[in-house]
Amino acid sequence: MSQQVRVRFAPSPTGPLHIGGVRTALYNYLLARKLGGKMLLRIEDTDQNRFVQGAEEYILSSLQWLGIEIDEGVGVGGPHAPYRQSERSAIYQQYAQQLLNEGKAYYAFDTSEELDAMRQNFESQGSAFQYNALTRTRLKNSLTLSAEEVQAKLAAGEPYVIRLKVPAKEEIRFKDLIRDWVHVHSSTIDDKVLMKSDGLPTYHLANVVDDHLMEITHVIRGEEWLPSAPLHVLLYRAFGWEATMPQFAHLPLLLKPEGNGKLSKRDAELGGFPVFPLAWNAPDGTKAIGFREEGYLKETLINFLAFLGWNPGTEQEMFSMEALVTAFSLEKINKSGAKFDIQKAKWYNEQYLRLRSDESLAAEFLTAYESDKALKIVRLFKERVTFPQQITTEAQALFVAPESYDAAVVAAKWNDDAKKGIAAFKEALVSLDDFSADAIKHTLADTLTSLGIKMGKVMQALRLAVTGVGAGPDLMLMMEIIGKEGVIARLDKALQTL
RNA sequence: GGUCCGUUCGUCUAGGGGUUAGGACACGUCCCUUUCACGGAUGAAACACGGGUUCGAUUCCCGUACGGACUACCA
Repeated sequence: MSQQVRVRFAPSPTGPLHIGGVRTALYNYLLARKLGGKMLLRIEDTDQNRFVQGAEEYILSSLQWLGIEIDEGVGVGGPHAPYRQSERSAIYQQYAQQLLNEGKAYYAFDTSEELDAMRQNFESQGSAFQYNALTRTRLKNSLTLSAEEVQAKLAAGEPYVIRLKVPAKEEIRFKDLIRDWVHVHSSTIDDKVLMKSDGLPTYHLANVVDDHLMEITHVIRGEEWLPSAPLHVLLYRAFGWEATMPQFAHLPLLLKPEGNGKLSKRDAELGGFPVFPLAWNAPDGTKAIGFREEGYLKETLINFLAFLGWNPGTEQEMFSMEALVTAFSLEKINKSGAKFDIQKAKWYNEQYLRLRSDESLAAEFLTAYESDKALKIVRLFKERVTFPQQITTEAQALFVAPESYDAAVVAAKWNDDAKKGIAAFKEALVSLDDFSADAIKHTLADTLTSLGIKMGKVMQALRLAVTGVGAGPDLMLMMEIIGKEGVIARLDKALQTL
């Protein structure tokens, strides 16, 4: 039997889920669905200092909004529970102890202050400090201290960390599914902390132990993890799990729209666009805008994000989640970072907005109007806006008579013919019972014909009189929606004031 | 500084030893239209550089440059 694919999305609850994290989750999900595997959600909350209230709920609701379904993990449970790392301390303790017993890890008693001092010292001499095979023999740890001293320190409750004893000379190589073979020498890796002095594991230990225990087959994560991947390979080796080690795929980064570097919250504020799926309002007052609240449809975000770093190799641009599942493959993910271009996201939103039915849009955004009218309004504006809420704004404006008139249009189009035509048209409207776009149009045409004035001479002036501006959707339909009384009042006002 | 990763139009990208280097966004022009959008058509726009290998390199190899990530008892 072939092994079932199991992937995981493993965010830290340190704040709102960043858009790059959403894409990572999406790619994991797509692979799982494509290959009939399982998608896990694990919360990596081993840093108590960075824990943010509400972040976990935010992650869950973001994934839910986007339709990225979790098969196993936080929120749904499963055979490897618990899926919150803070609840798995005993497990990490046990595995750290195993490494200690086998001499593959050691206790270190150096304080942060001592290490900082050491770093400064090295730096002043132009080199970088590394806690490694070269320096560990001169530092305070269970390799340099006698067994009695170590026992005494432990018994006295002195704080300590557990570090991996990285082999001095070992070639590490692993095949990244996106970047192919990556080679690193163990001498460039330092003795990373596995267990912190607070008794919780670091990311490195926890992620390797959990991925192994949870039988993860593919680790799909951001490129920022690439440099520590060799360390993880070393860890799998130390545990004797190399044969079942998951395959790695390091995703290209999402870059700032201008210049270079990782996309950040700051770029979003500068550019006036969101980088978080949902709006974020932290208890401490931190706020950020979200794609959902800005009016981006979930289909937009999914499609847009999927195409930032991946491409099906065809010329098709529009992909539903289902279509993505079918088309997705790890091989087609690019190596280089992708700049975040909000323009493309807006275009996608326009496309998906037009794909939505008039009925659903009316029901969702125009509840203030009776359904018949709401539908007419949707048809009027659907193809002219980027975000659905703009339809609401436009609709409201429709029922407010203009306060002023566009001066340029007045100068160009408000002439005697126009005035004469509009005055006659207004009189004709008074006796018009069927106030429909069609009837209005006929009335206008007949009126102007009898006056010997061409339609084109009057249309812009009429639009100006009704709306105050020279541009907009079909005037006849607008008049129908505004209604007879409203239109006549507006014509009167324009005739009097202009 | 060190380690690792990357580099096709402004942006997202397709492609890959011989192509008019294709598409999409944005931009220009034209058409449609009562205007503005939509839509349609069309235009401008790219293989970082230098060496190899080869009959031939944008494609393969090596350098260089540039960019990025990482370099915590953070993930």
